[in-house]
Amino acid sequence: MTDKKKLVLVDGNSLAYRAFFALPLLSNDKGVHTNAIYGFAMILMKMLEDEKPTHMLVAFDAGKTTFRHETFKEYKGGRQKTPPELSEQMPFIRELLDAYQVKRYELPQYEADDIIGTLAVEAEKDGFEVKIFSGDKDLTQLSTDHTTVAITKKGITEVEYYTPAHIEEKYGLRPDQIIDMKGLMGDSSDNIPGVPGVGEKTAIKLLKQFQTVENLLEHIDEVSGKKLKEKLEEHKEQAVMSKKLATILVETPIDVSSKDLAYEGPYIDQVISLYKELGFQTLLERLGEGEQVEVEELEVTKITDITDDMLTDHAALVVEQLGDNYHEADLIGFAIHNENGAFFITKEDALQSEAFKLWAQDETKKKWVFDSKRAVVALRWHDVDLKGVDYDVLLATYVVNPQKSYEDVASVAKEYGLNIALSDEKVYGKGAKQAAPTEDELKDHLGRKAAAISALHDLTLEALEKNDQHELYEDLELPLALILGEMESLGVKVDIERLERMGEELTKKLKEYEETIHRLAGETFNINSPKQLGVILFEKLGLPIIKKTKTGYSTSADVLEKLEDKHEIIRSILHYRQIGKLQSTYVEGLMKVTHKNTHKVHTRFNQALTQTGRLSSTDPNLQNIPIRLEEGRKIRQAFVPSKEGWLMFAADYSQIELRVLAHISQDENLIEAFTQDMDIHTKTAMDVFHVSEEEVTPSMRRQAKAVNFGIVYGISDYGLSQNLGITRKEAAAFIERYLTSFKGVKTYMEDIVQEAKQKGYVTTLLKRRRYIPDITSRNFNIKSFAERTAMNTPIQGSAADIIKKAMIDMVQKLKEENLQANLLLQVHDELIFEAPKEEIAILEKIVPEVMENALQLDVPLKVDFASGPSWYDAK
DNA sequence: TGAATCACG
DNA sequence: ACGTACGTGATTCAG
Repeated sequence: MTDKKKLVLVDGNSLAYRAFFALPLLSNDKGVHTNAIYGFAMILMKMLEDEKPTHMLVAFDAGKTTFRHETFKEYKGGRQKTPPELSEQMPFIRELLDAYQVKRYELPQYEADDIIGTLAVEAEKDGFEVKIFSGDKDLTQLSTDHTTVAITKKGITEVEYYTPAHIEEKYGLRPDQIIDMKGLMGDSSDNIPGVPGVGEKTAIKLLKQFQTVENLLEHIDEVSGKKLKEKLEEHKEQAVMSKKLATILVETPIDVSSKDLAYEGPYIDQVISLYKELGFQTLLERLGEGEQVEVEELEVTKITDITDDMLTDHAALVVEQLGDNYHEADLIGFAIHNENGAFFITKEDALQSEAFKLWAQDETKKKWVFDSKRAVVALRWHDVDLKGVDYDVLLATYVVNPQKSYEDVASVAKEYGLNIALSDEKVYGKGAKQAAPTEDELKDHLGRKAAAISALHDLTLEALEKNDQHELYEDLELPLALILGEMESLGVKVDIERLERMGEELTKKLKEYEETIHRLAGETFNINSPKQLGVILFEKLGLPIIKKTKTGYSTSADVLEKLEDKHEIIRSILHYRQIGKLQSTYVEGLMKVTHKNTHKVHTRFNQALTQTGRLSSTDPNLQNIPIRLEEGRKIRQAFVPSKEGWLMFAADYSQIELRVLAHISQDENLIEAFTQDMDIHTKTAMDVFHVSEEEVTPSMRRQAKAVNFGIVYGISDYGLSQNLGITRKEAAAFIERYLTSFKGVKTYMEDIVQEAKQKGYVTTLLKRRRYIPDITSRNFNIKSFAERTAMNTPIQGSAADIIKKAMIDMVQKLKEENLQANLLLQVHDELIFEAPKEEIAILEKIVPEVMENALQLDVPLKVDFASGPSWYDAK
């Protein structure tokens, strides 16, 4: 039996629009915009792969006027003109389709929809399976048992499939009622009026009762609600006309037939040459035609006898390892590039060369690297103390734009228009297949990377100057990298025996909870599988469904807490999850990464990752060790000083983000509150609830605290309502009252959003930048998210600036005072040290002093501290 | 490999 | 009408 015939129909204009707006305005080296072409090509390739059509056609709109304008001359009125940046791309999209041998069609006076509708109906009669692709939900009216309508969702290659069943589930309507819905609610993008005051909800409600617009209008008197009745009566004709406008014509006088649309596959040469012309490397690779990147000529010399002409001042240095974790990855070679050329040195030759080691340790011989922390730490594990690191490509590019994540030298070089080095992935492979290449390949690769670092030096420093960020890079990030490297190398001592004991206890508890849960469920299942758990809770036990996820029922803690008094199994599940997390992530996870001999863990702080300027910590993550719940907090008992007679010392900023907000917003009320060192949540409660200090109840303070969190995150009534479990209206009222009391904050929130719109980015106190292109998005969600980002980033980012500065000052101070104390960790607003008992009293004086004076704000900074025999006790 | 969940500030 | 609180990383399941 032959496969069924399958026709794919595409709304060309709609998808081109989608692609254009979904992607940033890319352009190729000739200055031609390519984002819509690129997006269209991606969708096209995906459609062909996924659907494997036997027949295919892309329909386009022709001209400005259509037969619909006879009905309503304002049809599609008020619509913005197609941006010229998009228009100029349309010819290429047609060329692309021709290269793929996909038929395309347009017809004067008709829209793409009508062509598609007509062909879909015809094809279905002829026994085709039909798939329609568009970005316009109107097309869903064409859905039948044999015609599926795929509408693009966020992103461009993600689609939602509308079958009659899906439409029923989503709207409770039949596909043919979609036009009735449009008739009632209208469509602002097409300027279809509908009935004023009727939105989607009302339209669906009416159609469930009356089926069609016509039937509804005949029975207006049966409609509940006086206002609604009047509106319907008044706009009767408009509703009928709107329905007519929204109706896709299935009898368009086209001169093609589905039989003519056989898809024969692409002219691959044409596709390749078009992609090459447009510079679509990624798509070429997907075609299996990825060009070998041609790198510039470069002679790399292998050196066995290291001489002084290699060991110069201002030399680019590559310290190469195979693997991410530089604490344990093997060194595989070195390269140096300077005015005398590019040189490769094997690991053995370098580490055995006194000349090389002396040079590496010579502070006066400046080195340029990519990822200074990695180079320094990696060499330190081989007892080489790398000094004189003067330039770091990774940090420079991170400061210029934290959005870009560069995994290697080649990716940065490419961004700056250089084609000197190959990517690490190309040379080493990735994942399990990662392996060292031949020595000759390695020689070339490392030499090229070193040459790229040299070439990038001036370019990136220029970019920093241009942004007025040279100071941030040179005086903050670069020195901090070395400090972080020392902290990582030093590591934190872990009390393994203690961890083991906790593990045994947790395992026992876990077993008990597991048995209880299985008994209460009446069967055994995997509690760790949200899918299986969902079936047990919501199907077998019939508990109410509170929230759904993309894939099924949500079983998250906030959902379970709402079900707590409905069934005793819930409490056990919550406990099981809590204990399970402690066991797997903190006890087992921590033991796995603790070094067997030294009993230390060596985290890696990622200094070039977060969008706000914070650090992150991995392998293990020591920035998320439990503290909020007592059972978890006990994990901290396992973090202990590395030497006998020493203690842990922790110091944290109190309310640093709100203090930063007070400073940058210059809100008088907030500044006053912090100047007088008031309890900020109590103060907020007093102002929001209009009560005196004595009248503030714990509940009021709790709510005020949530409001303060909301303010820092970029407030939204919805978010606050979720957090407090109140209605959106109530949340909105809280926010309103807050902003009335703190007018300066209100002005800041408004101004910062404006600034982001105007400049395209926001900045922190130390001129760190975050670009926020989405702030101009027409999509409500994306735009709202961008606005919150604009509000939050200067706050979170400035707090990050402050503590980074404090770390530099602190290490300097420890050195000046000749103290043995070590800085071990940073957890966003706190610093953790270990120190001899005798030094604790000194730390209690100097740590708060240094931290509080890291940066001068218009409000005082406040630091709390504590010490004890373990991290747990330093509270 | 992505989604869900949960740990932290 | 829309339907998310900001910033991270690790573990587990399931396709």
